[in-house]
Amino acid sequence: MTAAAKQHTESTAETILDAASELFAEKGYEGARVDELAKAAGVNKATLYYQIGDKEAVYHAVITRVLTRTADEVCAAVAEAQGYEEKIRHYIALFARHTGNMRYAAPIMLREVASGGRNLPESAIQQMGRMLGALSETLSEGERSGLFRPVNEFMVHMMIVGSLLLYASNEPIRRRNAENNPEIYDASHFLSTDEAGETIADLVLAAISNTNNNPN
Amino acid sequence: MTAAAKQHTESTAETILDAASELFAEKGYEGARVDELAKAAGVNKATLYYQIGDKEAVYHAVITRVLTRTADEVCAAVAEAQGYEEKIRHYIALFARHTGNMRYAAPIMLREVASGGRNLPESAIQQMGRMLGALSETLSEGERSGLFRPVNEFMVHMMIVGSLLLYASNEPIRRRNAENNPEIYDASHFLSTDEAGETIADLVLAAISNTNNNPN
DNA sequence: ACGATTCAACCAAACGGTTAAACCAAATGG
DNA sequence: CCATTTGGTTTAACCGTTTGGTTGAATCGT
Repeated sequence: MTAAAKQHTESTAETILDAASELFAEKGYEGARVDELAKAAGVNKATLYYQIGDKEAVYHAVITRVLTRTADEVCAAVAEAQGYEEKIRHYIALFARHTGNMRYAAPIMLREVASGGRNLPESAIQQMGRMLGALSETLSEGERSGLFRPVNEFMVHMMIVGSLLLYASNEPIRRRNAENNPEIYDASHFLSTDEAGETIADLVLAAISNTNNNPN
Repeated sequence: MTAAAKQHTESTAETILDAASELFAEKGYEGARVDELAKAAGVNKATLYYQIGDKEAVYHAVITRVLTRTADEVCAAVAEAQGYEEKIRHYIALFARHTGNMRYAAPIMLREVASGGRNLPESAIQQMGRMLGALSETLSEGERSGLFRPVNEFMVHMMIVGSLLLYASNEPIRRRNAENNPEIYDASHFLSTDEAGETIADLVLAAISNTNNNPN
């Protein structure tokens, strides 16, 4: 679907946000030029200002949208799942799929964290809180049921989110490394989005499971 | 120690790199201005060009230095430690301490990953490879000895590095969240650098340990 | 025809980079 | 013992380009 064709099914504003998401992911806020944003969206610069606003407004819209979408999908998946282990698996699987398939999501989040959340509107922080809350609740209830052992829930969150964001954003570096050093090329470095999610889920569940399966 | 006082014990070039590390961590490559770099180092802009080179050269020097230092310390700690579990603990502890205490390290690494390693010189990638190699070796040998179970070693690396980089860079957002929502303030979100390392080490070891402690 | 939208051209400010002159401690030499 | 030179280093002022943002006219859909 070309940018021009998109305009027939998508509002101009959304076309702009789609293009902006990719550009901000690739170059960051300061690295992306407003002229580039307009060109990537197939739109005149003044149109961008008319439709959305200045560069910062575009960025805020992009980051709020990506965080809301991610939190929505992850929280919905957790709510649907039956059983605490299944909820954890779904949490991880959806986060992995979302950050892995929408390729701009992970770099944008990583950059935002790196900058101390300087451009994060409060609404975006609340979305992150929603995800953390869903995980914490599952961990707490699973612990109460004897399935999980007591753990620092925030740190478990860091493990899940950190590993998946890093893995998703990592890909160009892994590729480059494999090309430059084909002799140490390792297929285990190139899992698909879903495989990566499953692998992390296995590790996380092993980390939090109560090894004493018959609590007295 | 003021920037002026530093110049008596440190070369001008190193003073510049110290200031540049913090500024690049805070604002990223494109976000940091050459005028700011010079001002932060307490040095004239032309001095910066004379001592190191253009903006890109400063950045390359910064990133190579931080990655080399990190890899050196982490690999040395692993080499010194006795036993596979101890090696894993040291690996994580040193990485946590390094990224947590040198506060610019984590944001710089995260940003570089987010940008696909576009500015990573080959030498910097090799430093990352050194760390991954040290971990992989420990995991493989620990598995052969029956202490660890078979795991995707690269993904374990992602978990360790991802969680600690995220946690270290996260701090401003956590702070802000705690201030805006004091009612849900949670002390478990504010572990010290060393505590964070220990917590992650416990989780990782639980994840990779062979639960069948008496292999037949 | 009319408001909504898009456009090319434009602008001031900010930016990365350069330059010629000034500075300063250590060597030189009378 | 002091004046002068020398080489590395620092400086303020400057330059051409790029940047985010604006504007009035043209175009489009209805």
